[in-house]
Amino acid sequence: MNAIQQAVNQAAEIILGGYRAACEKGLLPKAELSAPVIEVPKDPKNGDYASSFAMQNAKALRLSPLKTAQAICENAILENTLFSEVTCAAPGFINLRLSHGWYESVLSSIIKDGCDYGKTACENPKKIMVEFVSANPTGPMHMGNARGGVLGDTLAEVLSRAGNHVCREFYVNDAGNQIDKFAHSIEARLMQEIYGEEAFVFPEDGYHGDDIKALASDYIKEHGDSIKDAPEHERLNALAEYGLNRNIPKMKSDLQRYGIVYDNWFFESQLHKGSIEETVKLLTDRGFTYENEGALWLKTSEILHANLLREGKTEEQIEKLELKDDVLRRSNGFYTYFAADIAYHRNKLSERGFDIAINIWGADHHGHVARLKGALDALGLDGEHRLEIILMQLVRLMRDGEVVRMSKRTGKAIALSDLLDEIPVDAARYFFNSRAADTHLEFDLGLAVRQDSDNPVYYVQYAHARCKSILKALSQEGIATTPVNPNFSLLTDPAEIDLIRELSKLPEEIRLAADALDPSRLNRYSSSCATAFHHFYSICRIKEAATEDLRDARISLVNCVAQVIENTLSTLGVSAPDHM
RNA sequence: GCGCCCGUAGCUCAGUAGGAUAGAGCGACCGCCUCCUAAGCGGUAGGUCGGAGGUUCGAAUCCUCUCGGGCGUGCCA
Repeated sequence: MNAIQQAVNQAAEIILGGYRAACEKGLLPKAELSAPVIEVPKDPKNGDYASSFAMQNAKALRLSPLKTAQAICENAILENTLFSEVTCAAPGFINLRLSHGWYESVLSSIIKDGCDYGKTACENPKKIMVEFVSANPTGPMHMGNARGGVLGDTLAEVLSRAGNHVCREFYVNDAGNQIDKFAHSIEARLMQEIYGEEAFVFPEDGYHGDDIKALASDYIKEHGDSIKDAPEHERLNALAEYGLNRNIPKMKSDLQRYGIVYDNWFFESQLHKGSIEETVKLLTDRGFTYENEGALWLKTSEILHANLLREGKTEEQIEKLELKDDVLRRSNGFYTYFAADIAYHRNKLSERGFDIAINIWGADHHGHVARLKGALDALGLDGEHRLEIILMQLVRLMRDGEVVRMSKRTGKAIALSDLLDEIPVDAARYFFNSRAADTHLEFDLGLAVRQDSDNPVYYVQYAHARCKSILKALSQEGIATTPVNPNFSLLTDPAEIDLIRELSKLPEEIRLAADALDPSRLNRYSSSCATAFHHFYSICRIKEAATEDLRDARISLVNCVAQVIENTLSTLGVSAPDHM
């Protein structure tokens, strides 16, 4: 349990203890009460923690909240607790103030835990897969993939530091319709290069990007043009394979440049070796499929209908949704992407035994969430609880105040690799993690290219650099930068107390980010941590502290700040430079 | 039509298991380097929390309705 959780739990105990003691003295009536809610007051004047316990239970106690709060405060016992003061305030708040010893213990644990400060040892760790990016290997990755990559990688890190076993996976769609389209597109460019633009019609739904042209001409450079005379089937296979062998390593290296390394690359083509068929058969055996017009359908509407009724929706509400069934196997005999996706998730949850599968999808896929969960329910895999889909709103790309449309088809998308050529990885990662997944992210190209202080990542990194710089300056003067047994009780300036309070939050921030599947809150935390430090730095002198003991205590505090910022930034995949 | 997401300061956004005077950054304005990095610090101005009802001692937060923007609603992936 971390320092914050300890304090919150103890605050509740103190209040309940005060209530019980008051009851025994006959000051308060005994009643069934709701447990005290502990919160952090906005105004620090109202203490470190506060509870509306007396107001919550005013009805049950039939007493004015203020009287209840007074009785509780007068009878609460603070000896041997983390708190030094409990007071009441109108209209009935109970406010608690942490003792200085608590702050001292925070610093001790940061020093003790070092790089591990912020991590939580989970009692029942879960085996979690985070699948993200999974961009089609038919073209370059775009800004949406950039956001998804940062989100997935950071979330995986957060879950891991919250005590879970985490696997990062990229699902490679190397089979199916889009690969045919890909092959036909390369073929067309190749034929056009050999026979001229007019000689070969480019498929209407093909990929128009320049990268396809490059693949075609590179193929000719490497293998000559004899492929033009090969049977079509053979030619398309060869070109698809060539394209994938070029694109997949490129995606891998682009992501790596971005600080993202996967534990596993899972190929869709694997599933086509019997697993999809098996999964579909399983659904059929369980009575969830039927044939119509030559295709095999999943009874999605029936499955979802049952789920919705269980959730308490009325028949009328469900009627409005116009639920539809989905095709698993097309009348041409090919399985749909949906069928492959069901097989893939069965593979994750059943064959590979992950407790939870988390997917990061573009919000444009939201229509598929319910039906995939439903299909897993139909397989008895509890998709409702074991599959978590994070829908990420698309990135709105701005240039000169105008929206830039992203389109793979027209080839005008800004590629991930172009982005990294222009802005540092640290800035990109920090920026893409700055908002929760479900909000639209506006990305101004002009602003992103700028490497000045407008970028908030520098603000945080600068705090770290300042810490390291002081320590370096001190050590050059022969002053020990890791004092033995520093006397933390000397750190009593409000700026010092505020700073330590910020430092205490990291483990809880990581836990909350993991719970909410929202790593963006760590950006906000890193920033408020930096603010507390910059404020402290401008108010409290370190070298010229009043006494050597105070100086040493502050040196230790600076060490702790550097450690906490480093741990926070490393969770985000951002570097913590020693100097800037 | 139906579904999902969003609407809070000039701009970009925090804040939703209901709590005390609604916050931050940028932009604007005013201050601070003879002093450990000014990529910094301190301060001022700026709000009918899209709108209307309701629940409550108390609503940005919960419920209903409504207006505006984005996305989706394929035998595409």
